Amino acid sequence: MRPYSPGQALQLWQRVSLAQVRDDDPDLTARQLAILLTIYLDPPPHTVRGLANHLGVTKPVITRALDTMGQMNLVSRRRDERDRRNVLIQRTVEGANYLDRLGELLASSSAETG
Amino acid sequence: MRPYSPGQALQLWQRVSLAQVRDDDPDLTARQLAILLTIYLDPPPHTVRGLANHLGVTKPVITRALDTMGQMNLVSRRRDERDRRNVLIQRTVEGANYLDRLGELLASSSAETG
DNA sequence: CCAAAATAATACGGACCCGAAACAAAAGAC
DNA sequence: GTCTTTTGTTTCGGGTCCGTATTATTTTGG
Repeated sequence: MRPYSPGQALQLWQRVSLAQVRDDDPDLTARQLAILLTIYLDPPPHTVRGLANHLGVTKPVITRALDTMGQMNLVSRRRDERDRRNVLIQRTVEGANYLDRLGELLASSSAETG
Repeated sequence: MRPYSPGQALQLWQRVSLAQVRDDDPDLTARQLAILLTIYLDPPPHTVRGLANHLGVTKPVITRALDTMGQMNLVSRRRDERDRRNVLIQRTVEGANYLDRLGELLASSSAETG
């Protein structure tokens, strides 16, 4: 993997930001996106507490983000039956599709950059 | 420039999102960041109307974003003396530094990815 | 059992952003 | 000089997010 120069990286970032802003899909906040990427790229299980520690934010931030992204069907929640205090966050088909599209957008933008 | 695969690109995106969330700087919204990148990467002059057209958003969105980023000293505004209806958006030292840091973060994250 | 700890969700007050509409200032048309 | 157009800002009502503190549920430890 050849790294990008800072200038190339900023151009890539600009392309992706513009594409995200221009489409009609509702924008996820930086925190929501970081949570979503962690759920889909890091190995499970994922809990509210674990995500809060991972991101360095408070637990209500995670709960609220899961509420919002759950309404969008990007993630789902289930009680942990082994320890019913925990909530296990799970992936969904829609969430996987969302990240697939984001990955394609990033890859195509990186191909155009430079 | 060798393009990224979708999977590599998502990993890069995750690294950057996590770094942005974990630091204490206030997060810019997707729109604010798109505006800031356009101001610094596209050739001037930049006006409210021009930015609104470029991003596909309404003018108040630009005005409010400039208010917020102006308070952060990331951009500044000046009247166009040739046509005093226009406002010319200008770069600042702080804004240039902010994007330099973002570019370095992106470049170093891309170097670690894969 | 019962008290203490751990986990997640909710309540609350405040801040910011949004879109649509109204407004103010300047330039252009005639 | 006046009417119209253009440009940017402000206002308004509504929505989302935030951090802190509180609540509810479950587990743990004695």
